[in-house]
Amino acid sequence: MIERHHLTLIREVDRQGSLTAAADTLCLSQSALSHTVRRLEEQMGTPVWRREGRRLIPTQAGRYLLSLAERLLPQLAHAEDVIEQIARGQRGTLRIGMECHPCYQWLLKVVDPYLAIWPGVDVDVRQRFQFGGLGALLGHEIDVLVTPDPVRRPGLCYEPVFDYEQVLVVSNDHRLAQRDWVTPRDVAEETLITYPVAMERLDVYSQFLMPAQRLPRRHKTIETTDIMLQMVAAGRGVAALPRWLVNEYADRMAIAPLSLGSTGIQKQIYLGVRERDAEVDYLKGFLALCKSGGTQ
Amino acid sequence: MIERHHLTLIREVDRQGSLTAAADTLCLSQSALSHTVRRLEEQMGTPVWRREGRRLIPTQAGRYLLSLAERLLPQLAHAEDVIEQIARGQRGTLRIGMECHPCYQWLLKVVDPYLAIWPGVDVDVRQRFQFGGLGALLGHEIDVLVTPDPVRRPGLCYEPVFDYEQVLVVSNDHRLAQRDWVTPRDVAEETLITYPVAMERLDVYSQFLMPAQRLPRRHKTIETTDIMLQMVAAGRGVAALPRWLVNEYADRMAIAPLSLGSTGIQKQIYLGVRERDAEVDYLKGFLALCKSGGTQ
DNA sequence: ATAAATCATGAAAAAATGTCATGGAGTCGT
DNA sequence: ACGACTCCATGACATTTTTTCATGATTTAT
Repeated sequence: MIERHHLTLIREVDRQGSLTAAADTLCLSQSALSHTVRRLEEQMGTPVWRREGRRLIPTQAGRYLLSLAERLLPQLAHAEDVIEQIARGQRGTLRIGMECHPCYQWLLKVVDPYLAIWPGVDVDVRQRFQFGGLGALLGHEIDVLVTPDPVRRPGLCYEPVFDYEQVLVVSNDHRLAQRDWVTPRDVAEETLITYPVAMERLDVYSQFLMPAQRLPRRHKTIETTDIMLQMVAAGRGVAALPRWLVNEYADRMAIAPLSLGSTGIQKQIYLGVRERDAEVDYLKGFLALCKSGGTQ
Repeated sequence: MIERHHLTLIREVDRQGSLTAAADTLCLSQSALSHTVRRLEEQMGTPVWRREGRRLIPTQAGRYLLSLAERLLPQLAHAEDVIEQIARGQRGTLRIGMECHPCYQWLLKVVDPYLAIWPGVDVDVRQRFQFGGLGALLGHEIDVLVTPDPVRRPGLCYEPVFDYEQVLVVSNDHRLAQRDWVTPRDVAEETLITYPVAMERLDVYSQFLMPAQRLPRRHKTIETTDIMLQMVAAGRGVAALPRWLVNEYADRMAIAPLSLGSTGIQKQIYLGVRERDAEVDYLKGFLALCKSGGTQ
């Protein structure tokens, strides 16, 4: 077995030019190195150096091991740096899980300043979970769950970080465009465009259409927000999105937001974390940043 | 210090899901693993796993080490394969040294099939040596010396691999072109073109002109065989080359080979190797291929 | 030729790694 | 809810590995 120690040794002998000098640098006796080298050579079945007089000249195998050492040892050294930083709580990977598309739009605005404040922390955003976002959080697949739907579980805690209203988006010259709010019956005559996710996870359905026992005339799914809104602007359908998101597009596109029902659908985005992670500083930092609004 | 052993262990625990199972796979006692883990964690200052009930859940550090393990361990495993092949003489770099230009032409025909038979072996051809080809061989600068001049030394052995006749090449419409062989006096009236090497290494001189105390009318040097023969074909001079080499060009160029003297100059190419390398598989393979003629 | 430096080696000491025995704690099935 | 089972932790002890010390053989430099 080629051990790290062997590689260290081989590299040092190459640098110092002799066993004795290398032993010195490594704070070992010359004898120790000699023994170790002999064991390694016996084990591998091939010498690492050819002994020419009292000089050591690398063999095939020696040259190969040397290149291996030059490649792997720095990686190990770096790994130790990283571990040390992790040990001091200054570094890690913040794995954020998301279940809703609007969350993603919001998250984008938060991640940027976060990366600036925590230069030692990487952010990883994941969106597909075998056992759902909750399962991913409990299973340590992610560290934070961004969700509009805080399912309480022992060991977990949620923090609301963002309020928004879910609205209907229609083209500016749509027959409903001048209205302030719409009824389920209004929507039932439209083509509804949504992200491609299960119906129960769409608020228009679960909180608006289903209670009134209505369905849209047609239902299309589109992956991306931009295309979705282009379709809406072209009068090819209506969509349900957060009001703030619609407003961002409104100056570039001929679209208008309408409340769903007279009171509108009020939503919140929550961050869920494991209670045990409460002391992880870069996670706390993320929660704090989110609550403060991210961009301020 | 993160050792290979630690990475192996971490990877196995991840694969098996428990210390006990990993210990089993690694042929160690559960206790041994537990001890090692504790030592590692103490040393790093951070746990690798968080103990949740009796389950082990990787921490930041643990996940990082795991990814490190998945990256480095395969490289080490591969390195061991390579070393084993080197040890068995099935892999390495065959450093071939050459002293004569015709040798090079011949070598090209041998190297190609050799590379096909020994996929693990790289071939490196060297032509300039500070202390001559012999010195390079003795000084382990090269592994094989291709030479027409086998200088015996203790520790070295030579094998003849190729016989050829050194001939004079003249243009088809040269005044000598109809002759079977030429005398030193004939050549003394010509412009002789040779490779740019010391005179004593040119057989036309050492074995033909010098013994007869003749010199050519003029002496030009040219690096490449192609240009040399174009010059000859154009009637701008004569050259001395192996007969087989001239024959290869003869169908494309207006040139003719003539023996040097009534009996011709008979030459052999030898391969010189260090006796100690006799067991190296890929070297033996090279010698065998050369003796068999290479292309058959 | 002599001195200094280098690597190899055997024996012994020191350190590390491993095993055994055991205990506590979570998990599962009834 | 209880017992059987499984899993991890730990201390004492054993084994293995690594290191040192003392020394020798050989090469290089003066």
